[in-house]
Order: sequence, then structure tokens, then C-alpha cells
Amino acid sequence: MKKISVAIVEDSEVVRLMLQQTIRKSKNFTCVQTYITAEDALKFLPKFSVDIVLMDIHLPGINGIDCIKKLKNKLPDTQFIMCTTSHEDEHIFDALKAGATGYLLKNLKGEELINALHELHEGGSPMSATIARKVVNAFAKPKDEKPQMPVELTAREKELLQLLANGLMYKDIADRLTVSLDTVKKHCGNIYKKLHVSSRSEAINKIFIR
Amino acid sequence: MKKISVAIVEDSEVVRLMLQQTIRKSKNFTCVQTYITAEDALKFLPKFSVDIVLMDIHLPGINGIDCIKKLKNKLPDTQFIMCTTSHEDEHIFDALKAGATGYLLKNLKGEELINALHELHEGGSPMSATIARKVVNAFAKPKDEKPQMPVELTAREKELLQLLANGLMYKDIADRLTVSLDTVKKHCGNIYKKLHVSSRSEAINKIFIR
DNA sequence: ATAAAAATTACACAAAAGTGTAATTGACAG
DNA sequence: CTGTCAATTACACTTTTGTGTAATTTTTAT
Repeated sequence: MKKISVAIVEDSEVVRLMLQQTIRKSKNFTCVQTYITAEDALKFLPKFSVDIVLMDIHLPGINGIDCIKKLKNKLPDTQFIMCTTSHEDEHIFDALKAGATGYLLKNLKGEELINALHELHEGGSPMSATIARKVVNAFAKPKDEKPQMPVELTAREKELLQLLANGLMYKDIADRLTVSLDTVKKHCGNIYKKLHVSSRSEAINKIFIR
Repeated sequence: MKKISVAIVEDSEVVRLMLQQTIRKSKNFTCVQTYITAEDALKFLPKFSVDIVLMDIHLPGINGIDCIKKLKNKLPDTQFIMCTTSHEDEHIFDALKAGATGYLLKNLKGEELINALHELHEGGSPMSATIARKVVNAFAKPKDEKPQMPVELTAREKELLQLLANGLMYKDIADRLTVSLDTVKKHCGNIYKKLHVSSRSEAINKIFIR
């Protein structure tokens, strides 16, 4: 069975050699490339087809996140794992947005690294415990996502408001709901009062624009 | 050392007993409660302070997701793990939004369950491999978020359009930009032509509404 | 430098949106 | 049973928005 190829981008020699050795000792993985800077990785990685890249986040010139962004297009079949000492939220989410499939803290043991590589190769997204929690919490938080129609509006008013946001003229709304033009006007007036606004665009802004 | 208490909400007797036994055999966990329906769980769980709840997603009456939603307020210190056979994306994200801290597929081995419980209790968010990948991908995807101002609009027009979306009247826009009312009108007319719309709300809808 | 594109203003007219008051009907809760 | 609320319609009136044509100035690009 062919071994799964891994590349490392890491400026600290100590860490780089440690990672390299751990991977070389494993049964299923082989460390085929190591780079000290993002610039080198950008230059040479596209020439080889590597299965997995372990990317440090803090690098001298271009950082690991931007490096992934640039490589992701050229290497669609390569998986990237972000490696870092920092727990900062911004980096986590930026890394994931950039295209990282995993996010590990450097304090992991050799065995854990190999487990993570396996998990990645089997379709998972290995994350250190605290990282996983932050990622999950990011979903729980956005409970206040618009549009949350204010409860004080009646069902009919919410219906109207949606059509207002769709950009229909009063005339068309009236036709759609088979009511008179005056009814539509009246409803809109009521909606505006409840929302404390005085025009359609203010209402749309208040409810539908993030 | 006090054992970590676990409750199970699961309608299938086979699965429930299996989970229960796995937990009872473990060193650090104890299964203190089991419920067959969400209704029972809602009624009795708040009376005890349980550390972890394993919640099935498919339950006879109220489903597991809604059950977590309701319990989360009353039990802020309790962690919930969603257990399911389905991989469907909607359930994953709904469960996480509802407040689940982990999401496991039922095909896991006894040992894996105990590992997951440990990971959860140590501040992690245990997820089955495929689930973790889907969660991570959810971050990578949203790159096409509006508002993406059409390039064919000039800088000034984009500025105008933003103010339109903010709900300002022409009068106020004119003041803000210190230009005449007629200038504002003219710009808006130009914008509408370029966007192929004929009103402010249509334009807002086209550009700013997701 | 010179043509093209963008920004500006003006005026007039048309269309749509917004406001006030008032009255009718049905549903629903106390 | 009765009053409140939601939904409906009507009419009159004001304000805001949208359209067309035209002309001037500034910026930008070739």
C-alpha cells in the first residue's frame, strides 16, 4: 500500500524536525517535503502532488493562512492542516475560511498527530478539543440572525413586509393578495408605526439588512 | 473522585441499553437517568443536575433538537450531545444552533463513545469524522456573501446605493453628499438603469438581500 | 491633447408611496 | 355577550420617488 504523502511548512527547526520524525516513524505516512517559509512552499509545492500539508500559522513573510488561500486553487486535492500555538478565534475562523480542513495546536503528542492525519484522510476534520468547541460555539451564537420578524407584527403584516422587501409596488402586492390598494397602504402604515420608521426602505433596512 | 453523570434520551430500547451499559462499564462516567421521550426528559431532567445528556434526534413526539432548545435555558451547565443515524446537514446545523456541543453518529464503538465523553468534559466538542468535515466546510463555503456591488456601478453610484439601502430620503442623501436633490435623483435613475430595476426597493432587494 | 466617462445641476411632469380619518366585518377572549 | 383586535375598504391629500431631456464641469484614459 502506497503511503500518504505529507509536507510541512514550519519555520521553527525544532518543531519541524519533530513533526518530520513523528511522521517518518508512522506506518502509513511519509514526509516528502519540508519548507521553512510560505514563499518556498508557494514556489515548490505545486510541482509535487502532496496529499496533506501541515501549515504553521506564524511564518516570517507571508503567513500560513494566506499561503493556504493561494495554494488551495492550484492544489484542489490537497488537504491542509493549520498548526499553531495560538488559540485566538480570529485565526481559527480565518484559517477555516481560507480552506484549512483541520486545526491543531502544537502541544499534541506524536500519537495524536498520527491519529489526526488518519482522521483527515478518512474524511474527517481533526481539531484540537478547544478549537472544536470554539467552532461549534460559533454556530450556537448567531441566534440573532436577521430577518427575525418582530413578534408584534401580525401574520398578515409579516407577509406584507416580505413583499415590500421583495421590491413589489403596492399595486402588485394588492393583486398578489387580492385585496385593494388602500388595504395595502393601510397595512404598510401600520407596519411602519410598529417598526418606528416612515418609509419602505427604512423598514427593509431595519429588518432585512444584516 | 466523583463520577461524571450522564443521562440518555433515546426511544430505541436496544440502543438505549447499549449506551447505558457502555457508560456503566466505564471508569469515570455513570448513567443516572434514561428517558424514552423528549416529553419525559423535559419533565424530569431539570430536577437533577446532570453533567451530560446524550440526545437522540428522532423521537416520537417532540424531537431531540427542540428538546435541547427547551432544556438549554433551564440547564446552562449541562452539555448536550446529539446522537443520530442521519448525516443530513440540516440536522447537524440545527442541532448546533439549538445548543448541542457534540454530534455523534450511532455507529460508533463503545470505546469511541467513552473517548467522546472525555473529550466533551475536557472542553472539546466531539464530532464524528464526517460531521466535523461538514461543520468545517460550512465555514469555507460562504465566500459569495452579498453585498457584492456590481462592478459596472461607479464609486459614486455605489455610495449612493448604500445610502438608499440605509433608508435615507433623497433630501437627506443630498445633504449628506452636499449635492442637489436633482443630482441624487439623476444618480438613482442611472443606478436603476444599470441594475435593470425601477425602484429603490427593487435595487435594495437585488443587491442587499441574501 | 483630446475624447470619453463621470459628476453635477436644472426643470417639468408622472407615478408611487405615505398619512389621516372613518367605517365594516369576523374572530376570539374574558 | 361584549369589547378588543385583525383585516378590510374608501377617500382625500401630501410627500417622496422616478423619468425625460438638456447642459456644464471635472476626471480619467488613450
